[in-house]
Amino acid sequence: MTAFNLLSEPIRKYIRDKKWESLRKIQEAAIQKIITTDNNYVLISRTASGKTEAAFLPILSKVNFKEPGVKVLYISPLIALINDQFIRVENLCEYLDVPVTKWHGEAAKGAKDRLLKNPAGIVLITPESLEAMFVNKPYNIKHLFSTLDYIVIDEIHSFLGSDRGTHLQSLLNRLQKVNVKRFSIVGLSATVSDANQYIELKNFLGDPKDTTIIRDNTPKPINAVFRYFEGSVNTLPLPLLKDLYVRTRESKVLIFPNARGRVEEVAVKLKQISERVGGHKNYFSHHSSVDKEVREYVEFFAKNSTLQNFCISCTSTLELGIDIGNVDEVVQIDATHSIASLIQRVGRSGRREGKASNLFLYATDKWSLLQSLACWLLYQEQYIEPIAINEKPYDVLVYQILSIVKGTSGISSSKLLEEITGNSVFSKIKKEEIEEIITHLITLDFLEKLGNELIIGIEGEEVVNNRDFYSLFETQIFFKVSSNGVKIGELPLSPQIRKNENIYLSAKIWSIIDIDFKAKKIEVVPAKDGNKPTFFGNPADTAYRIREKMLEILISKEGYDFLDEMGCEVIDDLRKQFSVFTISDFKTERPLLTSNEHLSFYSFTSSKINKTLQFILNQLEVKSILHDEGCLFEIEGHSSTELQIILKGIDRTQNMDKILIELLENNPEFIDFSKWGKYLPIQYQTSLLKEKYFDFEGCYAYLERLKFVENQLEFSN
DNA sequence: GACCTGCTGCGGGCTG
Repeated sequence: MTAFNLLSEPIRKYIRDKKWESLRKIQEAAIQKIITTDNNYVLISRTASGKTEAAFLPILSKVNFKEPGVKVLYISPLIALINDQFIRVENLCEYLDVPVTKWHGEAAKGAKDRLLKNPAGIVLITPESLEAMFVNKPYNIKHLFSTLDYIVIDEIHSFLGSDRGTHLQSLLNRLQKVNVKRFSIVGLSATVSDANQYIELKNFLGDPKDTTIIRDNTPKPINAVFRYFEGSVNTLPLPLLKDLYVRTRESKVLIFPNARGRVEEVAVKLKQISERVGGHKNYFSHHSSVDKEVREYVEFFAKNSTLQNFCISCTSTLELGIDIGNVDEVVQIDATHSIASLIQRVGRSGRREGKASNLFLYATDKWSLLQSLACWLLYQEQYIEPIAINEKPYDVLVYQILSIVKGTSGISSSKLLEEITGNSVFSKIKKEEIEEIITHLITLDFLEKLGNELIIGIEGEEVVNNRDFYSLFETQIFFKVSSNGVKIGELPLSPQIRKNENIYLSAKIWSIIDIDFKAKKIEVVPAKDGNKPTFFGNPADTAYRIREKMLEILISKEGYDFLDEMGCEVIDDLRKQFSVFTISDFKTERPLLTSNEHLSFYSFTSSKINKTLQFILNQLEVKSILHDEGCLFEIEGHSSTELQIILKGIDRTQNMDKILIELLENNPEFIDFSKWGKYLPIQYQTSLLKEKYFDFEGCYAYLERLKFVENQLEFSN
């Protein structure tokens, strides 16, 4: 039987009305499987290949929506994606008379109330809204979501290996518990590649045996051009901006400059050039600190602009699923920190069937160019960096303990333990450990023992009743920026925030005229000239394989036809510099340059291993300066022989806990990367530190195979 | 230099 014939009549009518000539490959395969079995599936195929329909066509054909209760729950990492998918799914559901409801923080309350009166159909939700319901209205979870047939998880790769993903896994476990029947899960993604990731995906959805991967591997041609313009740290070189302008002025373009400040710089400067030469005016910026309404306008403009060209300078806010219509070109400025991110970004262009994707990459620094090359070549080898799974997510545990206790408004210790040990996310955490953490939460007054029951303690009340409780990630404090009642965006408090300072925001230039520190508000007026805004962020970790590839490129002689002349020169120069080291095995050998008491060690390893190695060396009184982007350790006062003896002598069986506890006692801010980790007993904090910040095992394995290739010649850096 | 993500419940003010 063909896939089309398996579909229910209303769905077939939908397809006929849409005048689709045929089903896409991924749709054919998914329809066959989903309709005939109750397995979990993960559908993998590139952006704009009809994945949403591949999941919903068969699910809508199969599920009996006449039964009471919500039948399908769609979970998305982004509100914008929910709003986008809502229109598509609702359109599809009109043929079936199935209600579709958006349920997130910005969704209309009226629609939610209607759903509560008559639970039915499909609900689109975020993990945080689901969490909020578990905490505040657990009876609504039962009322709405105890008769689920399907859960659809969009952009599932974005949850994989992240804390937010662990949180979602815990919620899926808790949802299954209130369901009498087992529900099936369908995950959607464009960015999963190798077999290792398949295993992690299957684990994510529960018993790996229950999950099958369906994949459409049809490649999409990508035209890539890499250009090099030497730049300074602070501002982009003018020739780059001019080249960028000329290349993009007659296209619909997304530009990814990696940082919010730089996003603003690109948007404002391109707009200025365009104004001078009489080009189009549609230059925008799009990132988390641009006002929501402004962002929505930008998205709307891009979606509906068939004739007009536009240029949106953005961060990863436009990296995921939202369909912003036709984009001709994607521009990346300097290296992405991951291959996964590069794939997502490139996929933003050429969404229409048969159209190629176009990537322009500009590098402003030699190491960034080398990393860009490494990412691009690995992408072509279909490699994506591995997913870091935290097997013992103690911080998520703290969060979920508070959520369960608040949700039940009082629960016995034994029942709480039962809930947690029954949750597969915490299966690697021992019962005694859970008990110890609960006891610690009692000493912190986060929990309180009342007779036989645990309730939220005095200190806990403040945390649990805060609006900030529903998410796993920490957020900074921002000042709201507006001009004459019009909201523009937000800025963090920095030395830059003072009267008469001129800054870029939302692709415009402003002058600060008033700051209200109490209300955290900044009033601005339009200005003619200014500076890019300062934001604070954490450096992203770069994977081991990318760094190794960088060295591989340096010792190879391969030429790259997509790289411009300047870029080729830069790579040639780097190769020349490193040719003084006779490296034949890029997997084990690393350059070490010695001159007197100054050592330059090029580690070519992951950011985490770099941080770990620096920490270990520091413990051994070997002070070093680490430049992660160039993988360079600069070490003074030690000869290479000494260094090698020290590295050999590192006790790899040594228990780091004592040292890490000391580190945390002296610098408690080290745990700040984990919002809930702060409330753990200190030995559990060290566990998180080892798992997420450092990589001791990786570092020891790296040192084990490390062979220095030394040179003492004059070496210009 | 160096990303991103989401958010309850209540009450006040306004509109129809």
